Amino acid sequence: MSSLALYNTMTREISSFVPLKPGQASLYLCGATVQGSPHIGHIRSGLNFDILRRWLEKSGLEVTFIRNVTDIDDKILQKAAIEQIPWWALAAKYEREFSQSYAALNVAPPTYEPRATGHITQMVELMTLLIDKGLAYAPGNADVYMEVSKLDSYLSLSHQRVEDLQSAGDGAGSYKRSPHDFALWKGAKAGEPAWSTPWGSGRPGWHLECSAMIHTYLGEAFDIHGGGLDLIFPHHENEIAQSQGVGWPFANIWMHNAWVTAAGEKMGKSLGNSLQVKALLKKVRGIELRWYLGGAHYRSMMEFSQVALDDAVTSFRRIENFLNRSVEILGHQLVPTLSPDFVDAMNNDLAVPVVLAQISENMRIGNIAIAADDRGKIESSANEIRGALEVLGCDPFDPAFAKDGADLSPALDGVIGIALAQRQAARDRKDFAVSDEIRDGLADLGIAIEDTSQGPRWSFSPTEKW
RNA sequence: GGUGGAGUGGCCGAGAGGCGAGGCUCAGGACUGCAAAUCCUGCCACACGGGUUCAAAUCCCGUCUCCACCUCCA
Repeated sequence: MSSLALYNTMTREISSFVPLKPGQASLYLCGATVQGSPHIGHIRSGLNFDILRRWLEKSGLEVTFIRNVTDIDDKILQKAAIEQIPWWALAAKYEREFSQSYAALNVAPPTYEPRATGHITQMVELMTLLIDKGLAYAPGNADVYMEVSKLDSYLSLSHQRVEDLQSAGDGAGSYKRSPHDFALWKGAKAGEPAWSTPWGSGRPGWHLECSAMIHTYLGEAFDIHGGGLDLIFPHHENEIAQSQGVGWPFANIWMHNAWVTAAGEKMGKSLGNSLQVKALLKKVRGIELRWYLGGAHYRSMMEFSQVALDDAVTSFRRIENFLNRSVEILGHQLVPTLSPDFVDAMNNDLAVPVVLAQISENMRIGNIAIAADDRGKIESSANEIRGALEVLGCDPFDPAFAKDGADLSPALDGVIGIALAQRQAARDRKDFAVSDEIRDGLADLGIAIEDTSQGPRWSFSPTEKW
């Protein structure tokens, strides 16, 4: 039996995961700055860490998972001005969109989801500690800066040297003692939202927020800190500087997810809105989008393409179809089961692509078992597939993916049954024109008919989406 | 300039010294009244040039191309 090993950006190797507190795991993921609609790149990050969280829980650990919301930021202020609504209204609007997107993809809500603006007090306390230790300074204009040269170590995560960094571009007139110093607190300009501090009124810098919230919810030391690759520098380096500066051990393991790219480039506003979650959900179901986004290894770049998404949808529907048939044949719901191979794959730094191969192989075995009417093998294959899908968050029987509204299946089943009886009568008298007419008519309504050795069965057919 | 990542079959996407992951597509076959579904078979790939080795997609050296970060970023 293997045990979980994860890649740590700090050490740049895969090493065994040993929780700080036996039986527990504490995770912090840098969440969204709610200044726009979520695109699939944002959601991939939440999704990758949702799979990690599910696996930790499945492994028997009690998980505390924090994902924050950055609800105050330069861009939020800019966009609020453009949309002519208060900054907090803009933040709330997009926070809700993020929540809806996470929910549509079955990304479970974190244990706690703190907003930056709710933790100003803790941020001021942290700044006070840093100033008292001589690591930060307030130049008198209501800004507060971290003095990078006073730190024992800096840039240990990105393995860079301060002198190799390109200049920050802070020209003359800056209040910074060094261009590499970073803002803990930004003094307010006229008309901007502000909170008062001993050094003047202003708002928090992005890095300070995470350090303060982590300390509030997870304490001085915790197991895993996650985020996108681009956060390594400066964001995570600066979190380390702030938190370790006051003596907190901070994160034990650093994990970073890779991008979703489009046209070979990092996703950005210039690519338009087509890759927003809400746009894609008009074309594919949430579970299908999740299957696609979650299928690549979290540390691999993903090049988005419609063809690849369509492929993923096709393969997922085959699996779904197999599970549905298995339930029909067995006459009872499947019991999610973990195979030893699956456990080994997940323990190896979440080797999801290997799991996908296992699912395919298991499905082949299961389909052969259906043809041979071997109920034992059908059940073991289907149970293991459902067990794997559950951890991946793609269990088709998960109520999270249930359709809204009344369940019409029994009525539909009856109505379609009548049509199928008519068709069978036509087939019995070899009147294939009529039988095909019935089948085609149902197909036009999105109902696919298959003739199996156990008789005809119906299902909702894939429709052309693009 | 500094720090990292990547180049795998028609497409997507794993692996990381030796038995050609898997998916999608396509072609052929079995089954079928015909379809669909399913199964079987085929399409034997690792940017380029050297090297190490009995053996290299995997290790080493060099080259080319692409991407990311370097104070807005998932």
